[in-house]
Amino acid sequence: MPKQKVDEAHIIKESLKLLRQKSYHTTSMADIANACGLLKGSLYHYFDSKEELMRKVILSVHDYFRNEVFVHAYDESLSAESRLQTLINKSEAIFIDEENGCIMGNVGVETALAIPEFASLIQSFFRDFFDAIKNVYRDKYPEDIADELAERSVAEVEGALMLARIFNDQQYLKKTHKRILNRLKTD
Amino acid sequence: MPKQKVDEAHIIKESLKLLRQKSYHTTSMADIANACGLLKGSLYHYFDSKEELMRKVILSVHDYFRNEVFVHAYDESLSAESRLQTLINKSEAIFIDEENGCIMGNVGVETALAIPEFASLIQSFFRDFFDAIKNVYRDKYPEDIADELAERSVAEVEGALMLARIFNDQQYLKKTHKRILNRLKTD
Amino acid sequence: MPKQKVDEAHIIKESLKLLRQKSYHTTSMADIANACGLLKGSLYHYFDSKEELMRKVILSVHDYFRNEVFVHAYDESLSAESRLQTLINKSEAIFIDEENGCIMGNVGVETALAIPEFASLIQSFFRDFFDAIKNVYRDKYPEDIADELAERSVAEVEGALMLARIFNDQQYLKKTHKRILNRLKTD
Amino acid sequence: MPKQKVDEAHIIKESLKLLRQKSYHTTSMADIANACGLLKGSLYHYFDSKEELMRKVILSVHDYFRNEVFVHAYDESLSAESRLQTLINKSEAIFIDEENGCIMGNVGVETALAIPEFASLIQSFFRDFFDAIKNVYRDKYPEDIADELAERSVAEVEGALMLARIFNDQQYLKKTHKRILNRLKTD
DNA sequence: AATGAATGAGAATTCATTCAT
DNA sequence: AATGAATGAATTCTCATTCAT
Repeated sequence: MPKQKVDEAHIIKESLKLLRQKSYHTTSMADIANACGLLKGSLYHYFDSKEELMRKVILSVHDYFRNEVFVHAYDESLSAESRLQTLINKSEAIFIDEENGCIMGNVGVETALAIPEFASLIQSFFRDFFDAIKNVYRDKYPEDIADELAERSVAEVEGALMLARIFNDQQYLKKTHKRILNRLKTD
Repeated sequence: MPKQKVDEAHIIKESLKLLRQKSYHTTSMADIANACGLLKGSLYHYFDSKEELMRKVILSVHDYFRNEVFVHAYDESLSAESRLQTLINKSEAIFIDEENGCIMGNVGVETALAIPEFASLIQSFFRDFFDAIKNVYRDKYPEDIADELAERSVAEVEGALMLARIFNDQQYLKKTHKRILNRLKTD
Repeated sequence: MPKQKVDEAHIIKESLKLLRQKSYHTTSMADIANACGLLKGSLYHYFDSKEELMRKVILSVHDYFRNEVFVHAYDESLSAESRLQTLINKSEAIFIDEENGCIMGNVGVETALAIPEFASLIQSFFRDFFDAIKNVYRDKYPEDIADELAERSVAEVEGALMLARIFNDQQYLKKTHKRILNRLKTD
Repeated sequence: MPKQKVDEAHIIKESLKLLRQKSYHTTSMADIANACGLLKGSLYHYFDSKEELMRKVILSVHDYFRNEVFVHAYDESLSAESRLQTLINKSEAIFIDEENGCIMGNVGVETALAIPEFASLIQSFFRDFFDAIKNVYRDKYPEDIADELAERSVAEVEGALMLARIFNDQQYLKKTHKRILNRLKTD
C-alpha cells in the first residue's frame, strides 16, 4: 500500500471523517494532524485556522454532492424515477456508515449561532439539495407541489439521519428514502 | 421582583437555555454558573459533573414533554385532531424562539458517539415522542400505518428544526406541523 | 520568612520585575506564574489576559510614581531644590538596579505601535512626570522656560536610562540627575 | 520599474524597516521573508539565524551612520555649526517617519539583557555617535565640557525619540535638535 | 538559490474539577 | 451552601529552524 501523500485534499478528507464523527468542537487540530501523520503545528502550513479548515471541508463536501450526487437529478437521459433512485443511492453511500450522519446538518446545528459563516455556507448546500430533489419531482408534480415536496424530503432525510445517529440504526434513512422515491409513483 | 432562589431545578432551567442555544461543548460550567448567579465551583454542590448536569437536563426536558406535551395525545375526552393540535401547539412553544431547535436532537447528534449514556436517554425521549403521535394517528389509521406515520412525523419535525436553526426561519417547523395535522384529515 | 501571599498586588509586583527586565514579548505568562509560585492557568483567575495584566502593571507603576515620587514636587513646605532632590532620589531608587530602566519607556517603545492602549496609558504617566518637574522649575523660571526645561529633563532621563541599560552603567542617569538639579542653581 | 533583486543587502534593508517599526520579538522571519518576496525558509540561505540577521542589520545601520551621518562631524572644510547642522539633518531623515525611532535604542533596550552581543554592538554605535558630536563641540568647548555635552546630547536625542514614538509627535526630536545646535552659539 | 513541507518547542487561553475556608 | 483560589490537561496558534528536492 503506497504511503498516503499529504496535501490539502488529503487533510480535508481526514478532517471530514473526524468532524462528521466527533463534531466540530470535539475534533482538535491535534486529532486531525494525528490522522494525517503530521504534528499539529504542521496543519497551519495548509490552513490558517481551524475555521478555515472547516470552511474548506464544508466547501469540499458541497462540491462533492454537487458533482457526484445532485448532478444525477438533472440527467435528462434518465426517467425521473431513475434519477431519484441514483441520487438516493449516492446519498446513502455517503450518509450511512458506523456513525451515520450528515456533516452539514451536524455542524450546522452545532455552530449555526456561534459561527454564522458556517451557517451561510451550509444554507447554500441545502438550497442545492432542495433544488435537485425539486427538479425530479417537477417531472410529476406542478411547481408549487414539487417545491413543497422537496422541502419536506430534505427535512425528512435530515431528521432521519439524526434519528439514525441517535438510535444507531440505518433503517430510519432507508425507509425515508423509500418514501421519497414512492412519491414519484403515488404518495 | 423576588430574587430567584437557587436550587437544582433553577440550575437545570438555566442550563437548559444555554445548552439548547450553544451546544454541549460550547457551554461551560462557568457560563452556567454565571447564568445562575453562582461561581462555577458552587455548581458542584448540586451536580457531580457536567455530564451529570446534562443528564438531569435531559431527564427534566423529557419529564416536561411527558407531562405537558405528550400527555395531550392520550386525552380521550378530545378528538384526535384536537389532541394533535394541542400537542403541536405545546411543542412549538418550546421549540421556537430566537434560536430554534430541540435540545434532544442537538445534543443527541453532538454527543451520540462520545457519550453513549446521553444517546440512550435521548432515545427514550424519542420513543415517547413516537408513541404519542402514533396514539393519535391510531384513531384514523391501522396500527402499521400509524406507526410509520409517527416515525415519519418525528423525523420531519426534527429535520425541520434543524433547517429552522440553520436558516433561522421558523416556517420550516410551522409548515411541517401543518402537514402532520393534515394527515388526520386526508394526507 | 513568611510565605508571600498571592494576591493581585503580589502578582503585579512580580510581573513588574520581569516585564521591566525582559520586555513585554519575552515575558511569558508561564514566567510570571512561576515567579508567583502558580501555574500559568491560575493567573487567569486574577487577570483576563496578558494585556490586562500589563495594563494593571502600568497603572500600578503610574500610581506608585504619583504617590511616592511626583508628589514631592508639590510639597510647598520644602525649597524647590529639596523638592527636586527628593524626587530624584526616589526616582533613582526605582530606576537603578542590576538592569536599569524604566518600564514605561521600555514597554512604550516596544508596544507603542502594536498596542495603542498601552501608549495611551504611558503618555499619561509621562505627562505627570513633565508636570512634576515643571512645577519645580516654575519656582525659578517663567512658565515657558520651565515648560521647556521639564520636557528636556524627561527626555534626558529616559535617554540616560536607555544608555544606562545598554552600557550597564548607572552613571548616565546619575550625571543626568545632577544636571537637572543644577538647573535650579544656574544651568 | 525593475524588480527588486534579492541579495543580502536588500534583505537587510527590508528587515531594518520592520525591526525598527515592530521591535525584535514582534518581527518574525516570515514577516521579513514576506517583505522580501521570499519564503521564510529561503532567508536561511543568507543568514544562519535571526540573531545573525539582526547583527548584520545593526552593523549595517552603524556603517550607514558612520559614512553618511557622523562623517560630517569631521569635515574640516565647514564651520562647526554647519557640520552639526548637516549631521542633524541627516539624522532626522532617518529617525523621523510614521513610527519615529532609533533601531539601536529600541533593540538595545529590548534585548540588552537577553542578548549581550547586541548590546555590545550597539554600544559601539553609540560611542561613535558621542565622538561625532563631541568632535563638533570641541570647536567651541574644552575637552571635558565637550565630552559632557556630547553625552548629554545623545541621551536627549534618544529620550526625545522615545517620547516621539510614544506620543507619535515629531516635535520632541526637532526641538531637541534645535537645542543641540544652539549650544554652539550660546547655551 | 529557492521552495515548501515538516518540526518541536512554546505561546496565550480555556475549562472541568477540587478543596480549604 | 457558597466561595474563590488553584490545578493540570487540553486547545488553538506561532515561530525559528531544518532539509529534501
